[in-house]
Amino acid sequence: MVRPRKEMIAETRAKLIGAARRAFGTIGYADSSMDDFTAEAGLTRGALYHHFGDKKGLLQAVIQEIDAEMTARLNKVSADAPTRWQGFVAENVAYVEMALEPEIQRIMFRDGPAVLGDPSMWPNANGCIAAVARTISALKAEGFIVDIDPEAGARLIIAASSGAAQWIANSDNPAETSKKAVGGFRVLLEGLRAPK
Amino acid sequence: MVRPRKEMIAETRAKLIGAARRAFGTIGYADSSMDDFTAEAGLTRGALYHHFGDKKGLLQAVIQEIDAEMTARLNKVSADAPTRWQGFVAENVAYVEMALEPEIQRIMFRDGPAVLGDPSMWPNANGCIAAVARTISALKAEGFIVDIDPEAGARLIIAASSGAAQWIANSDNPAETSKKAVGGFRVLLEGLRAPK
DNA sequence: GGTAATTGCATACGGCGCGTATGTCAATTA
DNA sequence: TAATTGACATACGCGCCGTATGCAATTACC
Repeated sequence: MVRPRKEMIAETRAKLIGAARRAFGTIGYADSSMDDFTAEAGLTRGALYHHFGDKKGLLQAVIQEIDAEMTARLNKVSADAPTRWQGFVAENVAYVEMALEPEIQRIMFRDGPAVLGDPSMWPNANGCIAAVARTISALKAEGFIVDIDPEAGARLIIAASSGAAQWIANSDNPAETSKKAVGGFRVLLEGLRAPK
Repeated sequence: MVRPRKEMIAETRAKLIGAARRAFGTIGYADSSMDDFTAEAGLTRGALYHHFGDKKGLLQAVIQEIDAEMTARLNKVSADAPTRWQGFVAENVAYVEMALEPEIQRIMFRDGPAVLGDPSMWPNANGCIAAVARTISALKAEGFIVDIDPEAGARLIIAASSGAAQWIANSDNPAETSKKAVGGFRVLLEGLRAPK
């Protein structure tokens, strides 16, 4: 048997990532004790340092996992829509909704950038931007929207989306704020439609 | 004499804020040792805890100071422009430029949100959003732009601005990226102009 | 198939940074 | 001038992190 060995290792990595993800997503990166959440996974810091180098490395692994999930969700939303424009709008709304989930908000929008720097520079963790950029590119080719650089458009819109999400999430009246934010967001997107 | 006493205290506070601002803006909040930068100011951690409660409190004070400076700059830019629309665009460009300054970027956009939470919730540190919202409100009243909630618009635009700035700042080809980002940003803003 | 090298992970150790409790001296107040 | 307040320093303990080391199980090699 050569498998069990590899499997045990993969399982160890998965357990560490899982435990860290839970800790980072709830109490936050800075307040998560490596001793605590490794113990929770039935391991010690030794395993962590062996596999991920340091706490940051583990955060990177967690982020990569979450980003992959987010990208898959965005692609599905976009693909399921009847028209491309509707897919575009739905994709952005979905992004805002994801940014409202506490785990994503905390790890991807607060602690991640603070610890690892700008998300633009994260390796293998920009699936979301790429997904939106692709949609914009297609829309532009089909003449549905005005002339705009796809990556620039994607980044600006995603930044606005996450800003909206942050605003909603921290509001003391989420329902009211959500209406304002989404309304404003739609106006912003409408402004990108090509004049008939 | 009752003054010297008060002056000494104010000077102590200013020295602490200044030293912390330098440290936070360069090596970052997490890596700034309280012992180090208080010593640099000729003081100890005792003074820091006395005046600001803890490290977070000092960060708040630093942020408040920076935000006031930023707000003043934005108001001036907006007021100096020949027309309101030009003032609006200039204001946003100025915001992007400010977000490119390393100290502002680090403290206001990275460490600040990570340590204190969403900027929306910061007390007395949202002058920038208010400034942009005021401009939008005036533009709307004069019929220059489409119907959009001023605060929502301000937040979305500011989020997009800072996203653009982050993108530029971390690019390995800032000149090229800047052209793309500003170009895209102008397209976004043009979309908000009221149809003739 | 037995020995050597590698690998996965735990344990042990040292240091740094933080928060609190306590001390001290000058300035205010009466 | 005596009492009190307030500004700031000093002292102490603890938790967390990174590294060095140890050990057992697996793999590689002849």
